[in-house]
This record gives sequence, C-alpha cells and structure tokens, in this order.
Amino acid sequence: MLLPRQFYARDVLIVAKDLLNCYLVREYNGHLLIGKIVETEAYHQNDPACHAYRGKTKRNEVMFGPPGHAYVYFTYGMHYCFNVVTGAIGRAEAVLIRALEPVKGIDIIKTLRGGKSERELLSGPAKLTQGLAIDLKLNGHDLTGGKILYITKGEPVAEEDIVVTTRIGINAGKDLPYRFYLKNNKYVSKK
DNA sequence: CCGGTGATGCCCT
DNA sequence: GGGCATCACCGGT
Repeated sequence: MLLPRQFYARDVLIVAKDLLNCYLVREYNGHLLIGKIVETEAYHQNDPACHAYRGKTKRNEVMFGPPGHAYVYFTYGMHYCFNVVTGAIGRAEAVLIRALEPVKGIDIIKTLRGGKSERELLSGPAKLTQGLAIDLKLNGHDLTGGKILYITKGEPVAEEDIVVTTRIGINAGKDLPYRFYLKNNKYVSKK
C-alpha cells in the first residue's frame, strides 16, 4: 500500500519510527529497485543539527513545504542524502533515511554501487542514494504519487525490536535520541 | 577488525 | 573561507 499524505503529516519523531520496515521504491530505466527501511533519523526546525534551524534558505526550502515530499541535498562535495518531509506546511521537519536492506533489483543496485558486497550496498545515507540513483533532480519530488520514487507500507514492528539512540555524524544536538533502527538488522549503518 | 584520513564542491556567513 | 546529516581506502593489529 502506498503511504498516503496523512502518514507524513504527523510529528517527525513518530514518522521516523513508523517508516521502519516500510519499502522505498525507485523506478529506474524500467527496473524496480526496492529497499526496506531499517534506519532513520529525525530533524526539526528547533533542533540545532537541522538545516532549517536558522530559517529558510534556497537549499532547505523543500522542508518548509507540504509533507510527503523528498528533500535531497548534496554534501561533502560528492554525496547525496535523501529525506522525507513531515509535519504541517510551514513547519520544517524531515526524516533522514540512513539505511536500507536490499530487496529487489539487487543486480542493478550492485552496478550503480560499483560492485560492492550486498552488506555494503545500501547501509549508509549516501550509499543508498547512489544505489537507488537518487540525486538533486528528485529534490521536491512528491512521494505520494506512486511514480519514480515512493514508499509503501511494511509489516508493523514490535516496540522491542526498535532501538532508539543518538544521531551519527553531527556535533550540534548530538545528545538527542532521534535515531531509530531495527534491532539485529545487519544493514544498519556503522558508527 | 580497527582508527585515521583524504577526497571534493557547494552553501552560508 | 569554514564546515559539512559521508565514504572508501590504507596501514597496523
């Protein structure tokens, strides 16, 4: 089932947790590339680590728009990261998708990633954008349209199978418990 | 297995 | 001009 707009129009911490076990689907050159979401992080406008903490800019303006759209940004001179916009219009919130478990189209994904081992294909925020061919052309894309790039519902996750901890790769806001991942899943990114 | 480090370009101050 | 929501590779163990 395609996730509807109201799924995304909730608090970013709820959405970040509920996205676990859902499927990110990418239509690429006639192939379906699919990964199961196993790790997420939440960011919001009152959080010092958030791109929108100091207000709206050209880069982060998608975060202030309607929920259910993709916020893609470029970083470290060579990598892209993929986020899902949440919450109400005018409020800047987004969930960073940090890791996927490969599900479908694995041969294509392997080619896009330069022939890495299955464990290394999508187990990091910039790895999964490379493996699913996500770049700035998809910034602002509506994920509720069911085309090109979208998310479908997964099996519910038991509360005890979710680990809540601090985020990775940031300094500001590093003590906030805004990272969520599936316990014992080998495709979660490493620290 | 582990920690350290260079790559590389754009955004924002 | 500094810093970045990262990754892959290198060398020592």
